[in-house]
Amino acid sequence: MPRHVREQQMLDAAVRTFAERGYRAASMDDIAEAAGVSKPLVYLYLNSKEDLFTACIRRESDALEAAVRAAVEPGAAPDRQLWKGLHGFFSHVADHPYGWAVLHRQARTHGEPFAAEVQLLRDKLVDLVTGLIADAFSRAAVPAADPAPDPDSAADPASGSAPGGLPEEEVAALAHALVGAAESLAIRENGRPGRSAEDATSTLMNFAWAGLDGLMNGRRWSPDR
Amino acid sequence: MPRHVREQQMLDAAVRTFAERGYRAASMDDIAEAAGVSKPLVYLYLNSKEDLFTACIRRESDALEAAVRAAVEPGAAPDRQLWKGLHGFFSHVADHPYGWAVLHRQARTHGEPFAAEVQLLRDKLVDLVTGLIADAFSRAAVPAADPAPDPDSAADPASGSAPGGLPEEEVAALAHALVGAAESLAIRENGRPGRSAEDATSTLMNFAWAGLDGLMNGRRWSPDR
Amino acid sequence: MPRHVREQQMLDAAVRTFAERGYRAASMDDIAEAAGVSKPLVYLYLNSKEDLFTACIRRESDALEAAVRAAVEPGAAPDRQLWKGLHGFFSHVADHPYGWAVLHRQARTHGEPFAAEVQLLRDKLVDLVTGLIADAFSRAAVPAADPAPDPDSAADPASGSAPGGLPEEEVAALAHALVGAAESLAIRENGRPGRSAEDATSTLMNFAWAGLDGLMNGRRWSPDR
Amino acid sequence: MPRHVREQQMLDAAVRTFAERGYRAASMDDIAEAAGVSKPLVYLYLNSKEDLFTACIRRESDALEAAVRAAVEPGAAPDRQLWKGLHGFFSHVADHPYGWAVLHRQARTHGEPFAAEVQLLRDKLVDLVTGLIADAFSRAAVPAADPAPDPDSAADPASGSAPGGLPEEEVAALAHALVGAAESLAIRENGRPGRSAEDATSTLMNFAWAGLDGLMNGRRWSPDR
DNA sequence: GATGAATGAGGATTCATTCAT
DNA sequence: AATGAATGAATCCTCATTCAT
Repeated sequence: MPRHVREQQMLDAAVRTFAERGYRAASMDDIAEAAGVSKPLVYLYLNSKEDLFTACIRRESDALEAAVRAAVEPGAAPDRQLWKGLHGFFSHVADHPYGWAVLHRQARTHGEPFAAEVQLLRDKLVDLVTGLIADAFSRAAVPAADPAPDPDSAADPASGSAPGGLPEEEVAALAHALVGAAESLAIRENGRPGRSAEDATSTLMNFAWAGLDGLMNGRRWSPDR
Repeated sequence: MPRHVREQQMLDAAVRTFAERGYRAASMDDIAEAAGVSKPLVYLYLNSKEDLFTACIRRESDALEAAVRAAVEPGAAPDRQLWKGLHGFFSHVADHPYGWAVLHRQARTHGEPFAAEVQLLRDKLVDLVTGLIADAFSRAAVPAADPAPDPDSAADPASGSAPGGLPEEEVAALAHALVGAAESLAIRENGRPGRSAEDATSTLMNFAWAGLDGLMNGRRWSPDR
Repeated sequence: MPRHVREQQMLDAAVRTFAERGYRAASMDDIAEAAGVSKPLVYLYLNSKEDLFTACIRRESDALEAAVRAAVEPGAAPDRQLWKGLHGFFSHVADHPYGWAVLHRQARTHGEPFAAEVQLLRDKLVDLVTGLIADAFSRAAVPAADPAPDPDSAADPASGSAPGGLPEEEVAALAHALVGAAESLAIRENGRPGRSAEDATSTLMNFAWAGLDGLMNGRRWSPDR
Repeated sequence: MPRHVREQQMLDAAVRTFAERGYRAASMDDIAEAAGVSKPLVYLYLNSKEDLFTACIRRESDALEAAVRAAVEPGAAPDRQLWKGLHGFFSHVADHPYGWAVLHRQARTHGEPFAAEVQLLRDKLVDLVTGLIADAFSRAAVPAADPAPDPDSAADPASGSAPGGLPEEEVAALAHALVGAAESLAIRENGRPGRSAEDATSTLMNFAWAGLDGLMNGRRWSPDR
């Protein structure tokens, strides 16, 4: 059997085993057995447990990122893009529960160099969301005066604040909160019967977009309100 | 030295060691040394590594729950209660990074029976938030002048529905998303200079409350909008 | 059983096992079994195979050096000192065949950091022999003119040549050759029935001292003689 | 590429790898890679690691023996023959450091059947030297004007004795000592700048021949001298 | 209340070796 | 003549856990 095929088999088995047992508790014996090969072959192709885990993380990370990127419609309105992206995220996660478990639970729990690897993915997703939010703010801020806003100026780095009046820092925090909410929902909805990726997307969009919409229209909440 | 004091020392050492090294990588030797006692004593007081970890989770879980409960003002308006509760959460997490790491990262990553233990905490917090949201909806529902809600909306009377017209399932999902967002922010803001627990709370409240407020007033988002 | 005693047992077993099987071929299992303890205990007390081997080398090295030093009679004539020293060497080696095998065969064959450890011992022995040879030369060189030679001036470092007319470099080479001859004989005589340490000493002294004596009296050999 | 050439390439690579890494630490993978061929080919030509190592030892052993034999001048005087032989030895060793390392360090350290293989070589060299010494003794004995040798001397006719009056056993021991000294010097002089094979030979001849010459003339050393 | 001494079990990693092509 | 693919068997090392004191 050609090397490349075997390697994918091994990665499949490893992702599943790491997801089910955890990085430390999963033994190379377990993985080799799950892959239907002998342990030395795993080492021959993937070097070490650390390298194997890293390879798993990278494969799943790339797949998830690709799924989300493939889902968004670049030219569409920000909310539609967000909706599409979230839907892509929830769908992919629902279809790849082991991969998601590896990324979300295992990789982040077992220190460097694994955490850094997922952080990369998270940063990409957060950036994507940040861009969408900033874009939405900028459109909301100048509804009439500028019918064709320059897409490059969605977030003005010079002032440190997005056109909509929110400081960049807070936009990033919002994106973080949104991604966190999505991750949390992804876990919850995963094993839940009768809840589809659409439901999760819908719930989160209602939660998030209504909130963002409120902010865009100046509805802020303050403790002493 | 009285037993109870020694036990707390051990738990302190264990929480820190588990947080820093991870459940599997932390050895009983490490923990005993960090606690300044001999290994047999750890076993005498805490039985096994599993029991020790469970004890850590429970202590930290109870402490976090108590902090949140102590923070809310029972009689106040729902939004004020939420704000207070979130602030209590962010403050406690900032003050107990090891405990938070154990609860958020370690306990959920290493399978049963630990995951169940945190799930308990999470359920309590979600219940609390669910209650607040439901409360807010019911208050909003009374004065609101919309006696005939859109039949297409999720407010389907067939399933159990919260007073505000949203199905219980969705309310719980919202609470989950909120807790997830809070956790995500807690991690992000924790090591960030110049961002206090207040800032995190404020960002999240703006994000969440405006959203919830929107939902309460029937502003729903749909893909084909 | 107290730690120190156990440690010596382990070293005994290790020296023997390393000598019989070789450093790489001797497994920690073998050694633990030979010592009558479990493997973890060996690791607890001696850290690693490398550390264990180093400890063996050091113990045997120190013992051999002590045996040789204890054998020489500091005040005696150089030839008598050499004889005593060689006898001490051959006796000790005959009594500690495993230790000698570890030092001579194993330690020098398995690279750093082990080789350096034996080199230290060898340097000490070569120095000792060098001193004796130089001393003998200086006495031979001035048989009458200086009945009480300054013992410190046995080898004059300023000129780079010993009083007897031989360059230091060659004296060192002679010492090396002598030590090498002794080592070689030690191996041969070890398993040979009917050859005692005295025989080996005697043979080597006849070989070496007559030769040195010849050199001292100016009998040099040259290819074109 | 013809088989014989490939085989030599493999042996070259193997000798070097064994010398550098040691017998056990050198893996067949290392060797195959160093030889620029695939592992199965090594097995096809050389059967097993043991056979490969034995082949290395034999090749190097034969080469060294041939070098020494080629160096001696059969008809010359014993001392000149010894000088030539030693020079041949030192030269060859200097030119083939890896081969020498394999013979001197590795082969003798890793038990049977390898040790026996070098022992064969050593025996041949010792025989050669023994012959020379015996020859020299017999020549010395004839012209020497000492028809009544000291009865206390080792020249005991009860055991087999060489012509010169020394027991065979002692002559062999002397030869051993000489070979050991040569080996020791070979190691020391090898990496030493400014010391040629000639220097080593000269030092050793001075050391050994004067000694042997002394013995031949009845100059024995005794402890109570 | 506290510990020094000790171990059974298991896990990562490597290696000599073979087979089908 | 030559190799990519594959493995059984060790080997080093660690860890949770227990006893005798």
